[in-house]
Amino acid sequence: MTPDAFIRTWSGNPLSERSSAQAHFIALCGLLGVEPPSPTTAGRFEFEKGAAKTTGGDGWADVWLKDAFAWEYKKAKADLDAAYAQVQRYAPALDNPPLLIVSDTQEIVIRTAFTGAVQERHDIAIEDLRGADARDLLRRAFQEPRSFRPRRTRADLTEDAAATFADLALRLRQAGHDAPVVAHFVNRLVFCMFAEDVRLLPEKMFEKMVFASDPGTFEENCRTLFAAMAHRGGRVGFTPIPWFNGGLFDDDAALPVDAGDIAMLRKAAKMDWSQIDASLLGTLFERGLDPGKRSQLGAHYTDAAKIMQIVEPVVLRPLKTEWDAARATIAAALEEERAASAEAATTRAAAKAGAATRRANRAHDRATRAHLGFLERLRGVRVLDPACGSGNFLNLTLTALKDLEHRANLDAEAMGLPRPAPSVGPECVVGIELSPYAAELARVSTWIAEIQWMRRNGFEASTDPILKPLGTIECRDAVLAGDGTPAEWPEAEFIVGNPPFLGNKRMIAELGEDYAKALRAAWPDVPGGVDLVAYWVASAWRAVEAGRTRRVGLVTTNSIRGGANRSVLAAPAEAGAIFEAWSDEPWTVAGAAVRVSMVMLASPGEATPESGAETPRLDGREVDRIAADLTAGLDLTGAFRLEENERVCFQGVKFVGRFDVTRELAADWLKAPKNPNGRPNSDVIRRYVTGNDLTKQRPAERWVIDFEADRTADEASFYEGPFERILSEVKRGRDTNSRKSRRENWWKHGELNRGMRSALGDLDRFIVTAEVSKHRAFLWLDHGMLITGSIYAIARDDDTTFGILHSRFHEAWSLRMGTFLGKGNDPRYTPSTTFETFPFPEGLTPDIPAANYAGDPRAQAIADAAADLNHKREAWLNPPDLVRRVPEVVEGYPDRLLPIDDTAAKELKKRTLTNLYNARPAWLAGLHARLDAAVAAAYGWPEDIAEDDALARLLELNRERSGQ
DNA sequence: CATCCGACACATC
DNA sequence: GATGTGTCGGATG
Repeated sequence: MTPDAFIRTWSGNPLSERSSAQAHFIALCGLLGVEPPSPTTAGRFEFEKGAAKTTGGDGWADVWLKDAFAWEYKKAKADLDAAYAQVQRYAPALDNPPLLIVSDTQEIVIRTAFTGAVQERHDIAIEDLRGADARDLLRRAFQEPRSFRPRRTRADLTEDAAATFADLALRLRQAGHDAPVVAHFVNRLVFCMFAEDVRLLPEKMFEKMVFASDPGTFEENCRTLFAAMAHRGGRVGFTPIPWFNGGLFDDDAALPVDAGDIAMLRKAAKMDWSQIDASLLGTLFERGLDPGKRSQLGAHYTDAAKIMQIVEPVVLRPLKTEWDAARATIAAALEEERAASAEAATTRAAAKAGAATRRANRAHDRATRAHLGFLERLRGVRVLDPACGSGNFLNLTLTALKDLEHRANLDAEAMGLPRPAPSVGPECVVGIELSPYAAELARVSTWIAEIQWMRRNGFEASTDPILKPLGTIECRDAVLAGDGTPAEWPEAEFIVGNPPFLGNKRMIAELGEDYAKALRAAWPDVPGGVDLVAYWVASAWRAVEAGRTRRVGLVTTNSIRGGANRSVLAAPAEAGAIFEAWSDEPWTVAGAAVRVSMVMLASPGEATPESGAETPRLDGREVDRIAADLTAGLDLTGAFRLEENERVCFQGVKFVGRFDVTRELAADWLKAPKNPNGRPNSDVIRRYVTGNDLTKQRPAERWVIDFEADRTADEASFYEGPFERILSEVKRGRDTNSRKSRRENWWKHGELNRGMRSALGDLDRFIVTAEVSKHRAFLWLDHGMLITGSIYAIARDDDTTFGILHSRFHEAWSLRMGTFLGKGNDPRYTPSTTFETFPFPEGLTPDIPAANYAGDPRAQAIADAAADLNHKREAWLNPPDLVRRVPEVVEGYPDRLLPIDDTAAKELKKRTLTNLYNARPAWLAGLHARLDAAVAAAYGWPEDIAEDDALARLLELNRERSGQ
């Protein structure tokens, strides 16, 4: 068929009956050269999709092509909007096709419906089909529907909109208005823009007002509009204005603006606010509006995927299970109704027929009750986000609940029950938020999410009033009440959210000492050393234990798995209540250097004999049980510190002030004449190393002034150069230090490390490892070398201990027992949990002098392998042909290792321990394999023992030795 | 007094 | 600006 023929046939020939719609579609397929639906395409490409739904009337769509479009015909152009609403409503039953198409044959309107993308509309008039462009466009709808995906995402749109308004807010504040007033005003403007773009405000009223205003009239015009919105029956001129409420328009306050502000508003008013992403908008605005948060642009909103990773298992999964049960009840009841009706129709005896009819009616009632009962239950659901911010979790939860209700209604309709209007609304989501800006944004964005959902699914948003007050989003502290007790949370079946992370050591600085103290006092069961987020976990668990809450899902820092933080997960883990967890997820928001865990708790009473307990899932895999450190399988959280390992591993010194000096200055002091007390400066000048020097970079030559623990200020003052330096560089800072001993002992290092200094004593060498390091490596340092707090020293000089520590067994143990830091999630060595709990092989423990086991062949084998490893590794780090040894300017200090020339320097720069272990060349692997074998033999294990097996045996040894 | 941690901090590409 | 990888000192027990 030619385009001309097609147009001749159909032009001015609107549909007379349903069958001619199919004729039109088949003819169109012919024009486009695509196959029309046929019996062979059933299940993929069909006419009258969903016609089986038994309420009569239309099917879900007149034509449906899976994963491409839903297509609805209407006889008259005027009905096309109704047709669109219909395909929107049934989209979930049609697998959410990306294109929604409506037509009256004279016109074809294609609307895109891609998740997360802005919506686009393509109108094709019948005459357009003469042109190849229109035909290509339509053909693409069949063949490449994905190509319609708009480039611009709703996130892009929202960021633009939010950026414009953040600028406006900043300008208004710079003009001298208070931040809360600005926030309230700007929120109103935002809602006006949204409202007019979804036609809740008539006739582009706000945009017209902005374009008609100048700095002299804008404020007054705003007041007029706001006042009209605040009451039922309000008007602007002759135009009636719908009633907005919700606290946002409770008065007519507006702010004066200047010409620049108006230019900005005009730009913003032209954007399509109907499609902004409500959950993002809140966060982006919060940054712009809250003066305290402007500095942390790039802050932490939880992305939608992460939120659903929590909302799905915590809220939706149990509710879907309930709906499945209700649906089964409905299906059975309706089956019974059909059987009884059939019986009534075929039974002659009036009494019997009457009984059958009554049975049919009762069965129908049962089905209806199951359906409506579920809906009522859904309306009664309360989901609490006790740190809701601007409402990301609440928005997405509300949308998901509405999706579930809609899905249930479509299911019920397909089974033959009437489909009620959606009734789940914003009152189902409950929030607590400390920041007034954020709380108001949460309320506004929740309403926007509600209205958008209704529109997207083909329903009218409720009006009169358009907004209802959302007292369910409270502005207050969620963990500490005014009377110094833990804050109470509203009753909620489900709790979700992303509470604030604030490290324990930063709480006083950020929240004030009084608050931090009061918070800790309010939670006596929570140890003082926890992150702020831990109080939300503790509070949520209290709600579960009290039977007030069924399920909880929270985002926390991944530090929740270790240290003091872990204690808040101990009780839930003990009760077997952690039903799902993601132990260590990257954080997708740029700029936030953190990794997170997601922890989901279920009331232990939730498992019923019928439903059984849900199999726990850790990191997406089914496991038997999840421990407090968010691991499954072997639970190492119960390992104890071993007495035999105590007083061996020490953290290095912390200077607290500029005690370090350049090599040049140190050399000058060392070469200087003896001091008035007859002593050389070498008494108080030392070399030191930091973690970087061990692993990441070539060791720098670092020098530090060290008056040690026992020199008085008077005694120290005789070391003239160094003492003057401390006076000028350190004292001032120390005078204001919060700790008395640091103020008073300003010439001494912040920590005196008496324990370490005495343990190292006169050992010729000692073992060190970097606190945080990608690879758990151990090295030797010479006597006299000072280490900083980013290094741990092990006060042993024997190769056997070195070898045991450097074996894969101690490495595996330290990875499980230690904690992690940062985006790269590098492991951190924590002596009390990684070293002191580690059971050395019998007879080779750190409380035994090495000399005592020198004759033990097990010790000897380890020592040989360890010495060999160290020797060859040193030779790689400092090849003799690239490095020359130069004596220090005075005696008593280690030789300097200098590159022989520039080429050597360049090569040496690459020779760092981290680079070596990143590459892990064969020779190194071989040396480690030999060492591992010797250590395995010392434990009496097979050489190729699996890591899990070895860890289990280490745990067993730990239990024996600690007497547990 | 000693250990632990950082909605990190900073050097480097 | 993304990437890689470990500082430093306050705060708690």
